[in-house]
Amino acid sequence: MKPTAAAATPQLLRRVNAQSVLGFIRNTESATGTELMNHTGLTRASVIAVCEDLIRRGWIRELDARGEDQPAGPRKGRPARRFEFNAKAGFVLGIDIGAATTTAAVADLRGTVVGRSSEGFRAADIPAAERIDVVDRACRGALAAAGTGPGSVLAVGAGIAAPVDRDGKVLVTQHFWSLFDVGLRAALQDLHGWTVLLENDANLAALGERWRGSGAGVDDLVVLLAGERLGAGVMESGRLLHGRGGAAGEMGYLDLVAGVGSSDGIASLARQWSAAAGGPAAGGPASARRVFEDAAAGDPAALAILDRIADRMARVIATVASFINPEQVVLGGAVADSAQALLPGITARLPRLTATPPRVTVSPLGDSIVTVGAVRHALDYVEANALELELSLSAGPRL
Amino acid sequence: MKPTAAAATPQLLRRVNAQSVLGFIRNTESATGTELMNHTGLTRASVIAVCEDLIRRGWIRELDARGEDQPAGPRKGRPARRFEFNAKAGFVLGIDIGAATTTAAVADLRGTVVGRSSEGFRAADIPAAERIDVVDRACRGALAAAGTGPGSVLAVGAGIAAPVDRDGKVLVTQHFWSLFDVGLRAALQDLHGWTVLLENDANLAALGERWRGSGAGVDDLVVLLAGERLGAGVMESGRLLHGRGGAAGEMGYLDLVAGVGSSDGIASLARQWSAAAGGPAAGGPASARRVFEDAAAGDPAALAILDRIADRMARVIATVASFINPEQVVLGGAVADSAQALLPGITARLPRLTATPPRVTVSPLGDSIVTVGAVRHALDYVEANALELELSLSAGPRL
DNA sequence: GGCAATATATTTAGCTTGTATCTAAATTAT
DNA sequence: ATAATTTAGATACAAGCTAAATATATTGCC
Repeated sequence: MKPTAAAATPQLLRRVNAQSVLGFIRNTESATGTELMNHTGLTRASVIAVCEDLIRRGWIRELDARGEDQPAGPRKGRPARRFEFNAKAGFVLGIDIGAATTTAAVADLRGTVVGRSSEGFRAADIPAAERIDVVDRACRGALAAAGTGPGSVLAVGAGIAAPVDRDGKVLVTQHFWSLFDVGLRAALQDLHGWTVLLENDANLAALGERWRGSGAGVDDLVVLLAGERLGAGVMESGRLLHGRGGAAGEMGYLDLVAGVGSSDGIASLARQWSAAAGGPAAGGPASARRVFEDAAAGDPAALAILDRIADRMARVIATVASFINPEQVVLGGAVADSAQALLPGITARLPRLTATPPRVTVSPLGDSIVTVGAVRHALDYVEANALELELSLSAGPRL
Repeated sequence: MKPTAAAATPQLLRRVNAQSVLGFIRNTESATGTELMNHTGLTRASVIAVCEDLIRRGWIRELDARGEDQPAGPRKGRPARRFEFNAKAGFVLGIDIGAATTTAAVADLRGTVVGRSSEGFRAADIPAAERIDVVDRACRGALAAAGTGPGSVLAVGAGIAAPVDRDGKVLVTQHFWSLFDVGLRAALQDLHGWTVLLENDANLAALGERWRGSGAGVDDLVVLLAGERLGAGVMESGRLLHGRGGAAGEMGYLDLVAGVGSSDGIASLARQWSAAAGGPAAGGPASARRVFEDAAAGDPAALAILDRIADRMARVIATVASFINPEQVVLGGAVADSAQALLPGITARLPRLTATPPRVTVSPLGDSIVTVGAVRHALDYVEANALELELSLSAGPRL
């Protein structure tokens, strides 16, 4: 009979307190023992013990006494030991795997992106092995640009345009993705020993937007990712919603429900919009910005198109507002550039459609929205498991 | 500068382990020290220490050695001390506050309902003080029926038909509820010293359904509560969704979005259905079961009505399936009796409307669905805060 | 330059809680 | 009766925290 719960031993205290110290020091430039005492509620003795533990494990470093740029602090008294988070103790990879291209970003443990690389797929229906190879090439390129190597990667976040459940398993549906993506996870694990965290791209967009986009600090946030398709990433109370099979926010069928006919529904809206904005789906850049330029110039036909799109978007947002009641909805993805023109039309319609209209904004992250979120996802994993992860210590970045 | 986090002290270990022991013993008839060791992973010494702690605090009791009905266990060896959860160490109240009536249920700490009482409101627009008085009378009645008194109440869960946010605050909207409900919380707190946990009634229905209804063990669950109005309680990953202002699942406006016209929309659907089923809203029992009886008899007009209702419900469920992807949707509330007739029509339509059709069931809890959920809500609070709560120890139930 | 004031570092003692291990007790089976 | 078995209880010890006393390094003033 195996225990259902692990016993709490004194070591747990150290883990909890170390996480507390590490969590604080990660978000500050550097900290003295006294500062850590004040913020964690621990006594000095415990703080020092924890710090020495963290130094031994490589997560923080002690600065030379009285270095150069010490912040003000008290001028009198024995000088304090200063500790700083070792942001270069390892790196994370954030990957955006699209239909046509894939982008990998390398970030240090504070989330600063230090390398980036993109690769295109030869065709849409290439075999799984080739697709994995292209993704791997993008990863290696990004690592090289960062001046480090595969050995320094502590976790990998990867976004795909398919439902992914809480355990990182891809929902098997009509998407051809399903077949090759489970392969990706295992492949990168086998190739480099990486821990790969698969997620839905819209979900990662939500993480990214809350971290470094226009949803900073918003706990109840929905990101509508409109690009190759329309998907929603939903955060409630600061947590991502997955649902049973990870299909929360999958609105492919929604036009049958919310629209008056499928030709005017949500799925086609994404295509229309993408085409109008010059996205990769259809239409091409020919019909591209002209709609928006014409609309800006006052052309009635172009304005009518924008109006219809705004109406559809407002209905989608109102529906999500009814079920989720988010504080804010962010429009992101390939069409974010053109979304600004839609905002007035959308916000004007919302009060008539829902009792709880959310704030609507446009993502400032551009087409890096998914990679930023993927980096955040990987960092979340690293931060949650910091004390279980082994840092291969070395001077400087490893190759 | 106040600490942002509390330091983890050795006492935390005891709290964690005591919760572990208490959590196990609560869900079993009685347990020996050895059984507790096996399930918690603690050593015997720790288990005994924890148990004696819990006995001192009143949460568990030691049974007389070798009582009557000891379960099998090992036949040889020194007889084991047996501990049991003290289910009568206190009680919780679960209240359903409707528009016309209010019902209070008293349950022991295992959730067994031991008292119940209902009171009707004189009119819909009575002043707040009177409404509070009626609720209080229902509570006293239920406590009397349970053979106990206000002093034994450890927590109160109360469900109302208005948005309630995560902190138990009522969203101020058009509902007249808002005014009086904040009053209710403070009033019961002042009158009896009770901790009152306000929640949306549909949310409580979801808690109840997952606990003792048809959603047992389902982590991603939506309950559609159709009675005086139509509301949804949404659970994702075992947690209730509130959204920014607690308005998650509020579908009052949804007909503007999902319907082709408001007269055929969701809000009117609730009225139609309620009327057809003989609910309190309109129509009365005259037009009541006849629709369902006629439909069962094959009457085309009645069948058409059912069909239209099923179509609407299927669209609502499909929409929620797109955004939340629940494993199961439960139909509950006053119309649950008649919902069985709609199931085939709903489930038949779902696959065309969503890629992730949930299982659809009808609640077996009848009109106690909200009180059951309210009891569960109160128990959740008590269980989470058990070691912080003071039990006024006494022999037998207190008055 | 010496000295007080100040802030931090370090040490020591003690408390809580846990594990591990050994011995005692109570019951059943032989 | 005796052996086997199972649990209870006691002892020793380790991890981690607090609290209090002591030591150290720096600033500022005389």
